[in-house]
Formats: sequence, structure tokens, C-alpha cells
Amino acid sequence: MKIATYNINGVNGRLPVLLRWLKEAAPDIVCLQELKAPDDRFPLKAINDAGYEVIWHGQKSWNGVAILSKLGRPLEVRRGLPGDATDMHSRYLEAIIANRFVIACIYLPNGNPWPGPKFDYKLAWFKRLTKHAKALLAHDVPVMLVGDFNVMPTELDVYKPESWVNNALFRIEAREAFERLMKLGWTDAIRELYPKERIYTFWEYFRRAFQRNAGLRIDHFLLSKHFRGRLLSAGVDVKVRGWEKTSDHAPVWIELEDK
DNA sequence: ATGCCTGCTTGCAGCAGA
Repeated sequence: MKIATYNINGVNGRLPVLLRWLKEAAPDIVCLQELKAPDDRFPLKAINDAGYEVIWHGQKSWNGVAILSKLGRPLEVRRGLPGDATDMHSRYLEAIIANRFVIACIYLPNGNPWPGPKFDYKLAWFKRLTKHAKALLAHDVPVMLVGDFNVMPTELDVYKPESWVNNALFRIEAREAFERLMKLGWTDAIRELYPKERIYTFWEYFRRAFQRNAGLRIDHFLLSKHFRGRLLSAGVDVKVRGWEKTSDHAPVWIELEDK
């Protein structure tokens, strides 16, 4: 079973890229972030025609998440992260896949500029996520948190760490929040298989970042202990970042042994 | 320190992204 995450940066503007990648990579499950479209502008027919059932939570202009599946329609269990009824951003969607596991599609706030209210919102969101993640783990069923966490966990995840220390994606408070989440018992799937390699999932549009491989690793798969021993492979479809009209993120994927 | 690019908007310049 192949599961992917892809910050698409505009699901309609990038639709040709998305469809081409879906056809080539053929993942069974896909978490999308940054749809940048309201619910009624989601390209449902194109996604269905590509062979996927889908649930989505859109929003005008910004944010928006979706879960695509070839294994039957995802059974939605939650839209929106609990803990703040006033938070209207579409950043969290949780579903059960094929009665086998829970998947949470996550688009964690960017948080820039630091310092400021956006950074405070990021940390607050992180705190809510960690609390909810703890509750999820308490159910003792297979669960994974998948998506754009907008955090580089370590210096290995940044092409030039010293120039990012005051950026919301790499501020120590954000890294510590990520670590607190991880300490609940999650496995970072990419790092599990590649503990020491420089692996990036995002490259800025400017400064010829992609050509220079000046990238960041901010899209992650966090797996509960139930998946131990089932992680077969993982990777980043880097070439997609080089396509015309592409997102600034590349798709990231893992392959799990079927059970 | 800022902008670099890019998508989105009851758009045409400003915001957000990372």
C-alpha cells in the first residue's frame, strides 16, 4: 500500500500536474494540502476520473485539505482540529481507511513572521494537535499523521540552517513543539529509513532554489507503533518539482506492507 | 532588512506562502 502527501499549492491551478503525478505514481491514498479553493470549486470529477474517491475541506483563497483513496471512500471522522471553536482555517481532516487505520491530513500553520500573532497561532495549533494526537494514540489503533507540518525538525532538514533560525519554520519553539509531539511515540517514517541523508520536500520558487537544491524537509509521515515492521520504503518524487506550473512542494510517499 | 516567485482575489495590488 502506497500513501502519499502533496502540498499542491492550488488544486485547480495545478490540476494537470496533480493528475499526471497521480497517474505516474499511482498512490493508494493521498493527503493534499493548500487546495486554495472553496468546497464547491474542488475538482471532484477529475479526481474521480483518475480513480479516486475523496473527501475534502476547502476554503476560499487559502488552506484546504483533502484525502484521496483507491481503497474505498475515506470514512470521515473529523474535520477541523479540536480545541478552538473560533479557528476557521481548513487545516485538518481525519478519516478511517478501509476499516484498517486512521489517517489525519494536516496543514500546520506557517507561522511567519516571527515574532507575532501568526507565530502564536502556529504554536497554539501545535499544542492542540499534540493534545489530540495523544487522544488518538490512547485508542491503541493504527494511526498516522500525514502532511505539511511547516517545521524542519533538525539541521539535517535545512540546506542552510543558520539562515533559517529566526524563521517560523525553524524557530526553536517550533522545533521543540514538534519534538513534544514526537515524544508521544510517533515514528518519522522518512528518518526511520534514512536517518542521515539530506532529504528535502520543498524548494522556494525564487533564488533558483530547486536548481541549487536549496530545500527544506517539512512534509512528514508520523506513524503509530502499530506500523512497526511494515514500512517497506519511502521517498520524495523530486522530479515533479521540476515540472511546468508545479507546486513549490514535491510529493512524498511511503510504502507499507499490506496486513 | 527586503525581495526574490507564484496563486488567489466579487482581482488588476496586496496578501500569504515558507
